Amino acid sequence: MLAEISFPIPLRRTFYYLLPDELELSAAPGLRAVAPLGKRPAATGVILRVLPEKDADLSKFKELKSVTRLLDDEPLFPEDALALSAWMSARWGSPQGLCLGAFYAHAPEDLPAPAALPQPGLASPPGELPELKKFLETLAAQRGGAYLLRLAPLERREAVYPAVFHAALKEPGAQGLLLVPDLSFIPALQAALEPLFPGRVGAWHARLTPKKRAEAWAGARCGRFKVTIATRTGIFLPFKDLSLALLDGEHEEVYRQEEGEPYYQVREVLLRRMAALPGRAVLASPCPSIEAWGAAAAGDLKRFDAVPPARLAGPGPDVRVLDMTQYPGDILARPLADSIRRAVGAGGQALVIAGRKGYASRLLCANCGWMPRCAECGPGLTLLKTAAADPVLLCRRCGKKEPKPAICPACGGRVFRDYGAGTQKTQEALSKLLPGTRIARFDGDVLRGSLKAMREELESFSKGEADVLVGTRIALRELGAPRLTLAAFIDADSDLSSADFRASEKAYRAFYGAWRLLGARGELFIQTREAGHYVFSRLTEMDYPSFADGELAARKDFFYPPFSHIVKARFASYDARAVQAAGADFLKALSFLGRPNCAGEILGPVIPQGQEKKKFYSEYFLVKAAEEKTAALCLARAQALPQRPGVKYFIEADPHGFQ
DNA sequence: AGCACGCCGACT
DNA sequence: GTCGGCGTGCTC
Repeated sequence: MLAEISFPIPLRRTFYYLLPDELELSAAPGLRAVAPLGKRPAATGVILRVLPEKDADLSKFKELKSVTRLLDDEPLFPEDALALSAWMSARWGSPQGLCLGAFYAHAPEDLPAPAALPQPGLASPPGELPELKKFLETLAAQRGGAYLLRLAPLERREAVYPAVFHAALKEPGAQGLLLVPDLSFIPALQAALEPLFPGRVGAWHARLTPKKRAEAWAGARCGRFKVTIATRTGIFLPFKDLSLALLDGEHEEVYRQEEGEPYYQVREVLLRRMAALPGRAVLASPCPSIEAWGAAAAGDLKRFDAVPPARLAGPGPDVRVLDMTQYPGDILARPLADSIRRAVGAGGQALVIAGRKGYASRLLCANCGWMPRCAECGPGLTLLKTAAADPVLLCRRCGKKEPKPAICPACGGRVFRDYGAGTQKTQEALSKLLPGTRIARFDGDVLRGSLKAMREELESFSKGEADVLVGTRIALRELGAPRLTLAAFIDADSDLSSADFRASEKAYRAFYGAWRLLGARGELFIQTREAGHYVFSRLTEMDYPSFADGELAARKDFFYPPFSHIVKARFASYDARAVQAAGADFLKALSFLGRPNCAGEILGPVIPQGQEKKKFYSEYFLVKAAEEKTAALCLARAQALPQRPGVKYFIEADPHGFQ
C-alpha cells in the first residue's frame, strides 16, 4: 500500500510513499507521518489518503521511499481538516501543504497524554444585558448556526462576551474560541472570563514563550480550556469539542493574512470550520464588514442588533460635515478653525487628521469649486499628473479615464487648482491659527523616522504637552487622549476616492473611530467636497445599518464581493511583448468564463499609471466570478499558466486595495 | 521550505 | 592555497 502525503513546503504537489507492512493497518488520512524527503532524512507531513500501488502513477520518478513512522493514532482534528485545507488552498491559492501546515504547525511530536480533568460547574452569570437576551436565548438553544452580532458603538466587549460564552457553553465538554484582532485585547477579556470559568481560560498569540505555547495548544486539544482567547492563528488550534467561535471586530483587516503563505481570511475559515464541526459561529462588530452584512441579508448569517435605538443611546459627540465647496482654497474651514481655537482655549485637545501623503491631487475649479465626478460611479475623480502626456482624470472605482477639462462646465472658469492638504501644510495652517501652541505631528514620515521619535510625538500629545496633533489615519490607532474634545478630518475625499472599493466603508469606520475617542461632549468635523456622499448622511446618528445597506447595494451594482469573487493576475517584465503574451495566455486559459455555470467577467488588461517611461512593464487583469467555485477554477488556471521567461506572475484571490 | 551543489572573493 | 558568500535546483 501507498500513502499520499502532503508536506508543509511551498509546492503544489503531493508525494507517494511506500507503507511498510507494520504501518499498513494504522495508516489513515489525517495522521502525521515522518518520511525522508529530498536531502532531509526526516520530514513530517500529513497523510491525505492510503491507496493500493496500482492506483498511483509511479512512472514519473525513479525512487519510491518508505514512510518511517506515524506520529498519531488518530487525527488531531475531529473535523475534516483535510477538506478544510483543500478548500483553503483552492480559495486563496496557497499550496495545500502550507494550508495543512497552518493546522499542524504547533503540534508536538509526542502528544501529551490527556489528563483526567475536574469539571467544575459554571459560576453565576454576569449581569444580564436586556438587548442581548434574545441573542443569548437563540444561541443557547442551537448546536450550530452562524450569527452576526452588531454591538452598540460604546459597548464594552468585556461586558458582552462573558454572557455569550456563559449562555453557549453550558454543556460540560463544550469549548469556546474567542478571536481578537490584537493581542493587546487579550488580558482584559481574560480577566472578564476568568470568574465564569476559573482556571480554564487559555490565551494564544504569536508572542507566547515555547512552554506557554505548548500549554495553550495542549489545553485546547484536551479540553482543559473552556475558552481560548486568541489572535488570528488561533483559528487553526485543535479543539476536542469546539462548540462556539466568536470573531471580535470581524471587519478588521488583520484577519486577512496576506503577508506570507498560506493566505486566508479568518472570517471565512471560521464560518467554514464551524459549519463542518458543526458548532456555532458568531461574527461581532459595531460596524460589520459589508461581506458579513451581505451574508446576513442573504440569510446565511442570522443578524442580531444588540444596539439600543439611537435616541436612547444618550448624547454622543456632535458630528459636523463641512462642505468645502463653500470654502474654496481653505485648508481649515472657518467653522472648524473657530472651534479648534475655542476647544484649545478651553483647555481641550484637538486631533486633526489630514489626507494621506503621496496621494494624487484632486482637481477643482478655482472660481466656483466645481469638481469633476465620474458619470457612472459618483465619487470624485482623481487628477493624475503624468510627465509625458497631458493630465488625466481617473475614476478610482471603475478605472475609467478622461482628459482634464479645459473649462469648468459649471461656471466657464479656466483656472483649476489642485486640492489636498498633507500633514505638513496642515501643521503650518494650524500654527498660524494658534500662535504659540505646541502642535505635534504624526504621519508616515515620523513613523519612518525612528520608533522613538514616533512614540515621543504621540506621547507628548497623550500627556498633554501638545494641544493639537496633526496626523494621518494611523494616528487614530493607538491614541489615548483624556482631554480630547475635538477631532477633524481635513480631507475626507482622499479616503473616499481611494483605489479600493472598500474605501467608503473604511472611511466610515475611521470617522466612527474618531467619534468613539471623543467624550460625549466632543465635536467631530469632517471636511469634504462631496458632502452629498451617502457616507455622511448616516453619520449624524451613527446609523450604520442604513449606511451598510447603501454600500451593499453599490457592491451589487458594481458586481463586487460579496456578489462576486475577484481574482487578480498581474504580469511584469522588462520585455513589454512578453507581458502581452502572458496576458494572452491568461485570456486563453480563462476562455471558459461566461459559459453556463461559469458566470463572470474579465476586466483588463489594465496598465498601472506612471510606467510610461519606465523600462519595466506590467499589466493586470481582474476576474469577477459569480461563484466561489468559478473563481477557484480561474485561480487554478492562472497558477498553471506556462511560465514565460523573464516574466513575473502575481496571481491573487480577493485582492484588497487594487487600483 | 530545507538542503546540497557550485562557482567566485578575502583571509587564517 | 582554503573558508564562505548566496544563486540554482530538486524533493515521491
